[in-house]
Amino acid sequence: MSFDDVLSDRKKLILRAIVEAHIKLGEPVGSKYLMQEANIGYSSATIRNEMAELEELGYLDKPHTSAGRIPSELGYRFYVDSLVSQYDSKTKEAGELKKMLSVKMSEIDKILDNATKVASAMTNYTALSLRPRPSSITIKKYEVVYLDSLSYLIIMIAQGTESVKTKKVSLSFEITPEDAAALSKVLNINLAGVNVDGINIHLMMSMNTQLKELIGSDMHMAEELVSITVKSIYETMNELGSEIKFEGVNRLLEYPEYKNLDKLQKMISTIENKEDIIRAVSTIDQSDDDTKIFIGSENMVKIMDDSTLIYKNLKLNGKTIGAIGIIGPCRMDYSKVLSTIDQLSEEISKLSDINALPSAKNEESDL
Amino acid sequence: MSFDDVLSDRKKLILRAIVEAHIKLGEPVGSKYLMQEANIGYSSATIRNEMAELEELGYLDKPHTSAGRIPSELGYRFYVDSLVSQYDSKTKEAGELKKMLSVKMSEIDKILDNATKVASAMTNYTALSLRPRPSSITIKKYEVVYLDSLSYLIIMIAQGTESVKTKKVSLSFEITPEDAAALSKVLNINLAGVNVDGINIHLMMSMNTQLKELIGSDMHMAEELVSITVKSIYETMNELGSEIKFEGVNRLLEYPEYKNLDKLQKMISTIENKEDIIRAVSTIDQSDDDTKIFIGSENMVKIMDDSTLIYKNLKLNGKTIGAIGIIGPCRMDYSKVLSTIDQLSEEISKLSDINALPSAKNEESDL
DNA sequence: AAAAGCACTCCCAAATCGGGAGTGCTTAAT
DNA sequence: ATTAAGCACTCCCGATTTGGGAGTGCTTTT
Repeated sequence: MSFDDVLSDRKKLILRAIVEAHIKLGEPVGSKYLMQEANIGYSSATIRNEMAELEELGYLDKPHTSAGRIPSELGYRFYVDSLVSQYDSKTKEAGELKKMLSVKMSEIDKILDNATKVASAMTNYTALSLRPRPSSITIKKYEVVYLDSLSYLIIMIAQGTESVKTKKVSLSFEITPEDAAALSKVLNINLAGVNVDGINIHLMMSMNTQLKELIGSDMHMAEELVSITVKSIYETMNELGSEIKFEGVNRLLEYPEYKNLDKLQKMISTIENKEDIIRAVSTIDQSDDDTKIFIGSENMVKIMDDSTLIYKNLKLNGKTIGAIGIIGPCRMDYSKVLSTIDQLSEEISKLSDINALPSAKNEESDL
Repeated sequence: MSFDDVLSDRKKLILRAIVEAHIKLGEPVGSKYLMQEANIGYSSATIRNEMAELEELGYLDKPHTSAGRIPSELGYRFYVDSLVSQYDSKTKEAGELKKMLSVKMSEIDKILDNATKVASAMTNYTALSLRPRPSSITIKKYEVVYLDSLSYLIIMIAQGTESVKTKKVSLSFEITPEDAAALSKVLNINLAGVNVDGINIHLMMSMNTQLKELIGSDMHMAEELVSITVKSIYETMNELGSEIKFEGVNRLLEYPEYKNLDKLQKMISTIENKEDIIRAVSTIDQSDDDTKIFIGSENMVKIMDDSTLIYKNLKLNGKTIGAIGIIGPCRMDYSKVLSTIDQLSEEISKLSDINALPSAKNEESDL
């Protein structure tokens, strides 16, 4: 390396420390910082002298007189070259990476991916798609917490991920703490370890009977209680089992409402969290065919004030395979977005002749 | 619609005009603007009165006392509902949309897509991939413009897209304007309509001979001239035929160097233009196996000062199928990025046992 | 040669200021 | 009675000013 000839060991030490500090902090680094935080065994004045020389040699830049130094391009080059010379491909994480690379997509995923891309490209807003996979989710344990005579909380612990979800249920009739305890018992007996496909009319009827015996109430109340509870559980399974993907997030940048970096940040982190949006979107009835429009805070995540979500279920062979949506500022081009989403769902439903579903089933299982 | 009951026709007219103006402009709209630009046949004062009432009814908001009005969520809701009621899925553009939906990806594209996603996810920077398809490009017409005795310009007009590319060539020996004209003739005779696969040693030899006859120079100069010119043409075909895809552009937002909206904008538009980056990256020799690191303006697009591009060709079955890269701030985590890219290229080269290439060839043709 | 001391530079964030756009209300006109 | 005109008032927003602080360069000391 030609750098060896030019720089003293101490200069190299300092230069490397500066590059590393700057990589870490993203700010100009000063002599004092180097003395205290990096382990350079010299005073700030000495470091300053070296820095001045390194600057003269072209390895450092100064944003202005009284700022610290930042590496020049040559400085980075020195750092990278010295890194490369000592560097050999670490193999840790290689397994994870290999796994990520080999993930195969189901046909349905491909269709949804493609549709999302097209939607984003056509409208120039951010598009999203939701893929429900509730079958992969089972609840390990239920807990029903009595809140007051008209409401209770269902706490659900998912199998595997150990993630905990709670759902509040409000009633139009009164219950007692004992009723809640009984409900809890019935849920754990009948629904623990059961996935969404296992919840059928037989199971619900036997739950009704069990609950009625436990609390001694009339059959109607037991039925009501079971039905409303199972509905909440069903929703939760949908939420837990849903995947969401976004496309064209960067398009947000084009709109002045997201020019404010704060708002943009919030929006992006909301999108990246996904949970909030999944929750917002999962509450929509899967059999619902209409295009839904959520304007501003109407029904959505709090942070997404002054943004609109337009959203529609997609059907293939009469079955809902997922949903597609557009997110943008409230003042979006509604007619464009609405017609794009409608056409997309139309075109996708026409794909029914492809034999997508069987092959999708197969591949889903190896996820 | 419940709105029919509450709002007079004039209010509806004004409200709709406000929503549309705001959608168009993205700014609060004032009474004067409505009078002049929208075709409301009333004075600004009258409009102001109506606006005040619309605000009271909850259809409009005011960012502050002396700004214009913006639609409230209810205002948007009114607009959207009235839009939906008059709205029927327009079928124009449906054809285009259908086409976009049915685009199939080749196996190689899938591999690159996947690798790009993984690279971005692992490093948390923006990743890109380049797919060379020079075979799809032919040049319709060449023009050689003599600049001075040591340099000339090749102007190339691509078949189909009609896009025009120019390339400046500098020489180590002297030529005359007549030489340039002769070269131009030879190029058009031999290379017009020829794609990159058609440029072979026979063709070049006959070009050498033709050129020598035309300019009466020694064979060595003719060879040199042809060789250097063809190399430029080759590069241009590569540029024209290259596709580039990005992944994780939004990750840029996390780094303070792009907190400056100006820089972010520039970066994003550079990325979206693609041309600059394709040019930067296409000049790399396709047979080069090393990881390339461009720091700052070292070799890159001007706008991308203080950004680094790390870049490597990907091989499958010994053949370069494309390339993958990472873009981020100069102060990026080099060791992480380098090791990720190396591992990725490693893993991909190990995929050789899949019979990707034949099926890829087939699907490429229907793009 | 390395460290200490000190004046100097220059950014940056907070505070200040003035112009301008738009409103609300009162009054005049049709 | 509805519409338009006139005018004072509000409040944002960009430009300008200002003071503190971090960091340097240079001189002096050890």
